[in-house]
Amino acid sequence: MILNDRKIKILEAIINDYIQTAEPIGSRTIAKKYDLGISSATIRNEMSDLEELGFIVQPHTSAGRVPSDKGYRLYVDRLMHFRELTDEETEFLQTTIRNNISHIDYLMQQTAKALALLTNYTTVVSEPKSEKIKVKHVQLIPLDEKSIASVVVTDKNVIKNHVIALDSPPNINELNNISNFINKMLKEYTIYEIKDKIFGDDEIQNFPYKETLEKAIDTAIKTVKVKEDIHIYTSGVNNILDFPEFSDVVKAKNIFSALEEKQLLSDVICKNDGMNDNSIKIVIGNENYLEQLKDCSIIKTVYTFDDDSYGSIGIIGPTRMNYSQVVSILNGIVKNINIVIKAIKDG
Amino acid sequence: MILNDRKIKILEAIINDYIQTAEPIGSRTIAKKYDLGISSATIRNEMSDLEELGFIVQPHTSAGRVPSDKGYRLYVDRLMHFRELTDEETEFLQTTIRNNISHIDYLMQQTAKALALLTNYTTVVSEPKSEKIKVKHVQLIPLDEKSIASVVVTDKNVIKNHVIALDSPPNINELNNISNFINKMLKEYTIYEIKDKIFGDDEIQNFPYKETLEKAIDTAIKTVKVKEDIHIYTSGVNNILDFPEFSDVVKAKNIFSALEEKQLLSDVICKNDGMNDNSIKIVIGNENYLEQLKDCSIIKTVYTFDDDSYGSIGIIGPTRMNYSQVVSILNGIVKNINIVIKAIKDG
DNA sequence: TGTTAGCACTCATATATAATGAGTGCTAAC
DNA sequence: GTTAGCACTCATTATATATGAGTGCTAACA
Repeated sequence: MILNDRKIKILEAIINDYIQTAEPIGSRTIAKKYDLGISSATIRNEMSDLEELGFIVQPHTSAGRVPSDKGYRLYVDRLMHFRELTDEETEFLQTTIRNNISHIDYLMQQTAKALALLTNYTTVVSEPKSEKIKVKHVQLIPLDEKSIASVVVTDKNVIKNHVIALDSPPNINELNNISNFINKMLKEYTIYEIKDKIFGDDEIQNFPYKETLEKAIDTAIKTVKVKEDIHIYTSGVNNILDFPEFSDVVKAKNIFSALEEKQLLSDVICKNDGMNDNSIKIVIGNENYLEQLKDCSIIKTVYTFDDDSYGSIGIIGPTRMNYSQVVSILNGIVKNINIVIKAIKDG
Repeated sequence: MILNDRKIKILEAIINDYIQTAEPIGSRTIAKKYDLGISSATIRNEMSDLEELGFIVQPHTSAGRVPSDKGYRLYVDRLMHFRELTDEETEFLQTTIRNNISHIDYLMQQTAKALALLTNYTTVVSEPKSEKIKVKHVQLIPLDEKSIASVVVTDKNVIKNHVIALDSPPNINELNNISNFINKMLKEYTIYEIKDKIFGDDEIQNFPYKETLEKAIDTAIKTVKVKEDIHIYTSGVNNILDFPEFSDVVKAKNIFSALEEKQLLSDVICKNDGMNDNSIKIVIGNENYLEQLKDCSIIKTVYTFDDDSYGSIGIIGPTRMNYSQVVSILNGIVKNINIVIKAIKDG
């Protein structure tokens, strides 16, 4: 059986309708609402074929049809079309990015918030990471008799604090000296090289503040080691409750529990299912490897924050989510991050 | 009509039963389950009185009785008794506190998590604040051509980062000098005094890096100014969905939306409704000033983290929550925070 | 006078039955 | 190949009836 043009038009109508109404659609509804120039009986025959082909399913005998995961797959791969963002949307995104670009934590949080607001779905944003990320600056700060703080700045201007417990910490001047020492070496070597140089097998030197120095370097390494630390921001989680498909608390709780696990969530969003740079990947329903998300779809993309650092953005909704809308917006945010960053670089 | 001992016993039985079952309780059930030595008919008469007094209500004519907010109020004020924590619970709490005591952010987060785990209710913890909180250390760190970072440490060892935008930031040595300058003054003066001294009306001096200095001081002030920055941690929010009273998504969403608003939540938890130090305050159902929480009760307390800094812990559940259990655990955590801190002080 | 057995009454919930109608599949005619 | 027509299906809704948990009241009892 061939999937001719008319069948595709009908499938498209069913999907578009279902995305809006969340109700099974019958042949008569399509005949009336969409001007396809054929009668309901003909549509019925075509729908019967579409069902046989697996693109739509019938919840029960006397009900209309609902798109299957396979149907959505066809739709997102071949049928949906995107739109440019409106001026308001672009303005909104650019302002969000520009206002927060210097502080990565806020940027992630605000971006997640902005996307949740624009799409009305749940948004997950992961912090930009890079294999090549470097430590730019380490500063040790006195805290009390048993601990000091280490502030680590990366070349992406990510700032992280760590508390280091020490039996008898160096005083402030000594801490400054150690910091300076590390920072000077950082001009020439990577943090890994520094550790090797100082604590390598060859030559175990006898530094005055060996313990402090080593722990300081370790905190720095911890900061730049990808996957060491999960930083992920969610927004609009409660939007889930707005969809009738999740009006059953048990189903909602299922999804919430997945969204609560930062590690799982990070895997889900960041897992590069063959994403090229800035391309958009869509995972539909049962394609999700997480059982709890099998009634959800995820639309995700990688954004490049810097030449060699990238993070992920994922938008999660019911399988009947508005794919074209979300893809358009995701494209918009990725593009605008680039625009803002370029503008800053160019002064 | 007098609230005699027997009436109170019956009320107590009703409340205890309802906390467990969430089902209206009838006179026969009480007669069978609780050995009060009186028949269901007598209980019926007493229950009729209790209803007239407003301590219990009937959802409909042929249903059993359910405690009213007034009933719970009597219960928590006069009837419930507490227990000591088990050794396991104490161990669990102490370990949580001890492992995180040096890093305030983690401590809050882990405390919230531990309490949610122990109680199965939603837990909210606010960061310890103090009117007398002082800036102990300020460190400026270079970021890029347009910004520097300011790391502020308070005398409670709270560490906060801020990004400062500057047209042409000083170099690293100059930043160190400015930092040292501030830190030296901090030994003698408060951050407010420093600001006054340098930027007061009397004498507008001409510092080489006036803008940087002023902005650095402002970030420090922002860090210690109570209410400037809301830091509040929640855990176990999804536990809400486990209670049959919130199995209606609309009700659940209502509560979630309140829990989402950090500002509101902070007000709810920190609002000192006549709390003395370390005493426990219970807000029942309609006593909540937030409309969205009128089906919930909040049990909250103030914990002293240091002599003059204190934060709040709140536990939120349905009005039929297990008050005595939660109060016992809250007492336990407050006590154990004190124990751990004392142990550290005493070396 | 307080307690209790007994009984009529209430009303949410459960069960059974029928009515409705949205939607289908099939057939026969165009 | 298309479509009007029709019998059939079945979730949903409406209606009626039964069930039973629980009450309030009364009258008898200790």
